[in-house]
Amino acid sequence: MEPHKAKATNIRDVARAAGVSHQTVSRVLNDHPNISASTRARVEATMERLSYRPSRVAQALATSRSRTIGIISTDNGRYGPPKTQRAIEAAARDAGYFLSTVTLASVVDRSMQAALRHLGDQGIDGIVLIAPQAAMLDEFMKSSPDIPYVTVDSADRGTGHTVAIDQEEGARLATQHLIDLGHRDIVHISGPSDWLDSTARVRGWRAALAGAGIEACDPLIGDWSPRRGYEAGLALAQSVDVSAVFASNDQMALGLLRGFHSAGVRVPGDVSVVGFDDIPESEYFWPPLTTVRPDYSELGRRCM
Amino acid sequence: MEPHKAKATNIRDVARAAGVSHQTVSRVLNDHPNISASTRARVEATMERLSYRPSRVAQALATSRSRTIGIISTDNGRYGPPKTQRAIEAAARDAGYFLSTVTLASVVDRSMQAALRHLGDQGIDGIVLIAPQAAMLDEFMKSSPDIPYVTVDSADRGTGHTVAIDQEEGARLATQHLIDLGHRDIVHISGPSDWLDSTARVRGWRAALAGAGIEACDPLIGDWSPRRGYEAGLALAQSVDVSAVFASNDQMALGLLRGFHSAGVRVPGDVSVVGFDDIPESEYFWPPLTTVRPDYSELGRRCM
DNA sequence: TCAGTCGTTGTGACCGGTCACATCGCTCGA
DNA sequence: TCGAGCGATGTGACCGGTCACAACGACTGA
Repeated sequence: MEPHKAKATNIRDVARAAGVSHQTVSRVLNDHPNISASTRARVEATMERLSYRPSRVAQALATSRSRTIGIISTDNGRYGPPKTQRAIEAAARDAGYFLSTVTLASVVDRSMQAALRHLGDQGIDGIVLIAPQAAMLDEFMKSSPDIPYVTVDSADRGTGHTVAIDQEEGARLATQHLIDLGHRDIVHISGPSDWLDSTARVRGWRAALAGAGIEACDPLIGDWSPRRGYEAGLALAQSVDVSAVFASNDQMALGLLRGFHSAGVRVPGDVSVVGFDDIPESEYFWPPLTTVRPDYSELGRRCM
Repeated sequence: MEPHKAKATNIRDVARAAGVSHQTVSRVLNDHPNISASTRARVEATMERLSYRPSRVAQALATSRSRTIGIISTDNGRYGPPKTQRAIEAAARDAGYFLSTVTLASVVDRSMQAALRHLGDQGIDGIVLIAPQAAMLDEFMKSSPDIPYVTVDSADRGTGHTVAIDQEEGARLATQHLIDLGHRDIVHISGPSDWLDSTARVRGWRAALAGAGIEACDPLIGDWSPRRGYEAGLALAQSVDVSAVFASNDQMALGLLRGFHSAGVRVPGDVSVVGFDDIPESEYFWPPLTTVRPDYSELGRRCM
């Protein structure tokens, strides 16, 4: 019957079958305005009948726009970054874009350049960089990409192409919550200082304290790990003038709870603890703290 | 100086500059055997000088092979699936493949078909399906893809194109570990029964018990969540004849520990608990259980 | 010495779309 | 009534590679 080599139907096959020129088919494909309704209907019917699928590859070659965006992220995000990535993927796909993901193993110079080269090879239309750490953002900027890009980070510098969850505001609200409960001695356990999310949360915490006229001591610098939270819990248990703790992520808050518990400090009786991220596990351990959910579809649109 | 419209140098530019035909340049590009060393060197030097980058898009159009593979996964994997995905991404990239990711929000019929269509549009060379749930695998098979694929799952059916972490063996070893410690009443808290990983672990647990001549009772069916683990802990605390528990993931094991603790049962004094997955948090809570790390680069190679 | 073979290189078509421009009716206003 | 103007459609080149085949010179063997 059919030739055994199942060659996909192309635009000229459709044109021939519909009795028009290949250009007319192309016009139908691109919703060109000046096409009579009857021809359009006929061509569309023919496309349907031959189950024609336009080749994105050929389109990309002819237009030099691939309708593909690249996402660069790292492996070391605990909770927020992966979630962000998923949201962007969905938004891009909904916007009719394809996406190519590169997950960096480290923030080292070479791997970033390799990633950019990899994406560049592909004829990417744009790049989304998920940069939870300052070093990564620096590395990216240093490579001075010549294609459109958007960075997702919490840096406060006005780089222009930035979309972010407002970590600072979230942290401020969390701290304010503790203040509203009557606490004045509110310790903060931050994430690593090279993480942008971490420093943004520190800023929020500071802002809330300042707003309440409370003098802030230096935050304890953590590493996102529950172990560090545990150690902090043991240490803080010795201190009498701590009434509340705001941990920069839920994992550390979890460790903190255990630490306090081990030291015989009751939570929330003696000390109040608030975390950040709202990970699934946290729901179970203490009243969840909601996090701002940004409108990612807005981000997808801004990519264009 | 240069024309303002920075058009990328193409294969004919290189040919002209090197004084050869475009075809010769193409041969150099593809490591064709019959090229004199001198010409090859000259062409390569010219490519370097003009910083020529071959267009993957044009190559894809001409060869109808895009050197791109698609990855389909879901959002609901707690720990293992995302980790698997990262490993595959890296392996594919190392093998010189580009990759396009689609993350399904649900296992519903339509979204799977949409994903396949999306990838198909892109002219994918192959598909990797990360299917932690049986329904997803079924859905995929039902769509009967006409392109090469590999599934990553723990199903015991011989579908042929399967690569997997040996969950069953891991579970068997974990259970055996408890048996070696002298335990005989070993309860298992499994994951949801529609998860392939979960049922594989149940099989491993059963196998270990059978090997030791121990009669197995039915496993408690969990949902991966720490809450369910907690509830199980409270319930099991009432039962005197439980000496060890094997939880199908670390999150449930975590809840379990808390449950036992609340009920006054000491771990590991009264009851031994073993988890599965080796999540970062677990290291801190109890002796870690190592998980088999598969050779993903093997998987990447098998994609071809 | 000459035909045959092999290694090296060149020529033109082709992949499946889009783009620039030409062409053809048809309507409309002077 | 006729040419301008415009909507609808067709023609051929082009994007940047690869593929099939031809051409050419050097080497080989009879």
